[in-house]
Amino acid sequence: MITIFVLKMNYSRQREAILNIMQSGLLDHPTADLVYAKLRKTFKKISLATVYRNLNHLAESNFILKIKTPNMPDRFDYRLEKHHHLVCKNCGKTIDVELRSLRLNAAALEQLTGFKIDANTISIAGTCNDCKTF
Amino acid sequence: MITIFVLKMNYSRQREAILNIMQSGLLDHPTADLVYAKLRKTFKKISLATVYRNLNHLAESNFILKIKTPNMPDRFDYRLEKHHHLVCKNCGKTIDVELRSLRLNAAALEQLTGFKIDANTISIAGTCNDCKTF
DNA sequence: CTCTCTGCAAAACGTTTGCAATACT
DNA sequence: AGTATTGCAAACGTTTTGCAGAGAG
Repeated sequence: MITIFVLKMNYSRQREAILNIMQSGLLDHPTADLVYAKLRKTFKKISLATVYRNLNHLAESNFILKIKTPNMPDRFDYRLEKHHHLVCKNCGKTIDVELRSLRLNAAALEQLTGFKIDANTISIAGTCNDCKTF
Repeated sequence: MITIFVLKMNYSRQREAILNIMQSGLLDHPTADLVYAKLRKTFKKISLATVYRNLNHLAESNFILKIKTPNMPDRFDYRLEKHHHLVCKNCGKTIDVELRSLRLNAAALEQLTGFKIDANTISIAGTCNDCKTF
């Protein structure tokens, strides 16, 4: 299946910088706020709204992934290959996980539930190492 | 393993009504707002804060389950047996899913990732039947 | 010239909190 | 009497939106 994304997009220095930040922290899954903090070093007047708009725009155009987390700032991911996420419900820490090795049968799950499970959007909530003790 | 919950709790008519609502819609996974709407029929002056406080309190005391959903109102569940959830990332619709039958090896997942996966808190994001087309 | 993009401020959204009054035990 | 709970309003944290000006094609 091939999907073509037609979203009009001009060049912008801010967006380029955002993509660079995403690229150079492939496993970081940063929040918009963290990207914002990094950008401010270069763009003294950039606004958080711009960061959100760009991250959303890039996600809609499938340049990056938006990982929605429960009651925590969303996270963004530059990695586009099929993979999934484990999100700490306490601190939001997000790590990649390959469900292939875990034998989760997504097809069976879809058939059973009627839900469509998007390639990149399986996210499992748990409690990460740092938050186990509380 | 036995866990004892010692939370001081007085009787309150509001809380009783909330528990009744939860009990009588076992598969509904209602949001706080929906519970609030139902309560208003009986309690004309009840406030949303009270609903949230009670639902949270009941969840902390393990009378009900709090299901945090990505960028959507949280949902609450009266069913306490070990089971998990599939949450539509578009409309928030939440359904039960027994991961046993899907061979997700939670133990392996925990070992691999260092995350602790709570018995009742595995939630997988997808797109439900009604939201598939858009 | 026409969009797109930006910064700013304000709004939106779901949820929590401070407070004084009330209910429970 | 002493806590737990309530309603209200205000605050919270995250994200989106309206707008007028700047930038890109």
